[in-house]
Amino acid sequence: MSGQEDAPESKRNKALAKRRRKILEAAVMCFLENGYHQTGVRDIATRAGVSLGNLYNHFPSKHDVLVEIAGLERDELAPFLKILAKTSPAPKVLDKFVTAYAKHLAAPENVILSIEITSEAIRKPDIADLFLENRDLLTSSLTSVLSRGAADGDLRPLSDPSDTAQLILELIEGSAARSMLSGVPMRKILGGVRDFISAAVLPPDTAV
Amino acid sequence: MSGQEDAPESKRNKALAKRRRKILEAAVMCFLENGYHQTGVRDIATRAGVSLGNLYNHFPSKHDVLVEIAGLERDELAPFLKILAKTSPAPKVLDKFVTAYAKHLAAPENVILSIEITSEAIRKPDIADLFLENRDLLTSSLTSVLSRGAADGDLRPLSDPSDTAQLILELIEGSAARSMLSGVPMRKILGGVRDFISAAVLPPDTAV
DNA sequence: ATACAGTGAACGATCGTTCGTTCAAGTATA
DNA sequence: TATACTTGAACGAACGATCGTTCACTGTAT
Repeated sequence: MSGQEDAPESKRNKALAKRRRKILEAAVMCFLENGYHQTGVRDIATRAGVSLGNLYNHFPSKHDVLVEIAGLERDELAPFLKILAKTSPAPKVLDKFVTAYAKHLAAPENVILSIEITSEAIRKPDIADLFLENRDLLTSSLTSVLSRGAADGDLRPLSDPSDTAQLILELIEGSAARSMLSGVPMRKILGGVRDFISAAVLPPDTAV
Repeated sequence: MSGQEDAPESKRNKALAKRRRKILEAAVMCFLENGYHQTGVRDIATRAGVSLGNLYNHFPSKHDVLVEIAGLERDELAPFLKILAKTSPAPKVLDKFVTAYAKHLAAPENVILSIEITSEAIRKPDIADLFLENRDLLTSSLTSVLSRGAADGDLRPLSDPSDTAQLILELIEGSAARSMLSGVPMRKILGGVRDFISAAVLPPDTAV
């Protein structure tokens, strides 16, 4: 799906791919600094060291630049999927994941880009699809962990592990957003998040 | 703070206030439909049945229109603060609040406006302040309920009730956003949210 | 008569996109 | 290997539309 055709390893196409990446990087920087709608195509082109017209040789429209960026977000999730794939006891995996994902979102740029994409997704179905698709990668992996934990008796029996997975993600992401807006560092919030999640999913008789 | 000076009850000022309200209403509609940055000042003026120039007699800039709207959000919270002020057992109050707040956010317009304001708050400190100020109304009330519940033994002892309050709000708001983006109605999500929160804050020995 | 709500043309800037052109790399022909 | 031909990346001026804001003006209630 993301594998773009064949890639003839010519000197030309190599440079071409490099340009493309440069443009995308520049776009991300611009969107982070000024927001998607406040960023002009010229801003992106200038920052990428590329002419305005050339940018349109690489991307059919500004919208498509954002679509590509939203799609790229998928790659960022790999480390977390890896954690969730571990076979250690579910509570341990869960806690490792929560910590790692929260630390990832402690970087403002990751939160800002998320908000920027989310707010564009409201009115652009193709962006919403990508957003939900990426999110599904996390939820389905997390759901597996929760189900396994419940089966092993390591976690509270959950009426709908998939719903619970969603809620856990929302907790982390919401906390990250609040951390950024309020200026309270994620490090100060993380403990509370972990406790809250533990309390919610660990079996009732677990020592606190 | 929001109480604007004195209000001489003349026929003129009456009509004036009405115009202002009309403009704000129109702005809200526009922001909901097209987003803040995709909305032109002309769109607002036209929709409000007001001339472009006149809009600037009422508001010094487009930005200030959003500021006023963000401030107005405060009033929407009154019903929920009222619920949280009740003296019934904390778990009962909490559940009533969660349900009511979730139902409120089941209406897409409430979620969209929230996202729109949040994403503008990233780069506009005065909007961020208003946002956090409004949110503090909810968190502090909710914190009281949680503290009381913990003191009465109705709720699990919480190391930081204020943090927990934040997390509960984030759960509800995050769920609402997901509901809107994914198309899954809030009604299908609410049960899971209530269960999750209950598990997280009720004493460990409580029957499920 | 005075103050000011109300008006819409006009301003300069910027928007996303298109255009004709240039020129270097890739391919075919010799 | 040297040559002509083809392709499309790269460029920046230009397009029409729209942006937020200002301003000189009109109408009207006090």
